[in-house]
Amino acid sequence: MAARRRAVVRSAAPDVKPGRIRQAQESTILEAAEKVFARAGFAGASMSELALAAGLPKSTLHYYFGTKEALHRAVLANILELWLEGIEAIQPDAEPREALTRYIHHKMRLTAERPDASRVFANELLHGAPQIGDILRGEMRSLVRRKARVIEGWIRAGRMAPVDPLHLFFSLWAMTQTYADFEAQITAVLGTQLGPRAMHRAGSHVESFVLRACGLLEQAERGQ
Amino acid sequence: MAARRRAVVRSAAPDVKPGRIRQAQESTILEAAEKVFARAGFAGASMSELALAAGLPKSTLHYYFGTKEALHRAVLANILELWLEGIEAIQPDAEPREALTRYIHHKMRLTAERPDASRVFANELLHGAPQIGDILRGEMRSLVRRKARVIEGWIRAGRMAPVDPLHLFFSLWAMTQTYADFEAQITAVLGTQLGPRAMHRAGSHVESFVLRACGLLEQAERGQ
DNA sequence: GTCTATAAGTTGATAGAC
DNA sequence: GTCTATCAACTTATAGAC
Repeated sequence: MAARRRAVVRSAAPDVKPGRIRQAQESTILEAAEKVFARAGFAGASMSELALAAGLPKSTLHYYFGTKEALHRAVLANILELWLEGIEAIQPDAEPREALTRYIHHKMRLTAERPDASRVFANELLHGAPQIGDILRGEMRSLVRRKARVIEGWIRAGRMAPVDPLHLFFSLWAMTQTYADFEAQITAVLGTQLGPRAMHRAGSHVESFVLRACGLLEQAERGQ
Repeated sequence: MAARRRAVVRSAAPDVKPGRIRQAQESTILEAAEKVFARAGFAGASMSELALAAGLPKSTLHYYFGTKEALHRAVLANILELWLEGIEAIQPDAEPREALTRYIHHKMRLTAERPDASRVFANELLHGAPQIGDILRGEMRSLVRRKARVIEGWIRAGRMAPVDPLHLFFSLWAMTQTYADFEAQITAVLGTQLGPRAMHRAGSHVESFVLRACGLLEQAERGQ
């Protein structure tokens, strides 16, 4: 009843915020889609499965996003934002040790809290980034290279060991994301699920591993 | 003509090594399948595509492997062997620095020479290891834990910094495989293809990064 | 052993009633 | 805006001629 009235009102003069329903529906669909795409990949997820997960009929998904590919792109766009976020900790006048520690923990938190996002992103990269290649070669490339120059500055100033900055990023991303992307392998080897305790241990490992590799942990601290 | 004669001979009394044709055909199919599965994933690869890549009709693939899933399992089995190979460098009486260096370069060589194998493996892990989960929780788990105890021994003997051995493996695998699995991201950031020169640079980075993190590089060597 | 032809089912997408 | 019913295309797998 309420829905009917609203529809009538909107077609005449929308007194409720326009697109409110659309926004809510799209969020529902995107949230469900992230889960399904993470588990099955783009090709392995069917529109029926995506619709079932969202609790809506298939055609409603087509109504909002047009094609399966467009829905996938929308999921990826959401994720890319998260991705390029924490890197801002790396600033010329920041303390290298503190900046790297913050960035690592940002990445580890993301991995722990949004593992499905990580997996959707990994799947896209694994298959050659057909949907987001342009963004990677554009925005992302320039952002990362700008941050690499900051690290180069730290090295020239003798504030950390000489580590190739771009490869430092590659290693950092790989070490953190592996706990989401390859969780199956890690739980198999550990023999336990990746709960909060295991993820905390993983975070400590990555932090001290990277800091030591960058010459940012004193001898005395090595035994921690 | 030769093929016809061979067929007649075999049906009577096979004087040629039996299964020779089978072996050759299976190799052809497996090699092509690794490439196709790497690019498209399991769900994204169709039998027609796999057949086209192998230069054979679809039904021949079914004749040799039965189902698409069985073919995929066969590809994975080939890869798992490669995977568990180089870890034998880690022996109690080996020099930690030399052993780790050898293992890293083994992994990097594999990544450079068989990127498609790495990608098929990554795709399987990414989707929860439905086909090889048993092997991971069995053979692989016990092998890796055995090697972790070797590293624990090195640490107790003060021969390297105290690094969690299992997490050391996770980091090592992630840092090396990222150059195959997420090549799209890496080439986007580098702005160049991953040729032999770039892979050599990557190998040097991973080696010094890990050795420094394990306290196996002297101060004087840091500037290399 | 090899391949053409086809069966049986699933897919992404849409038309059209409500 | 929503959903049922349906389409054409494509999927894996197999039967059966050669």
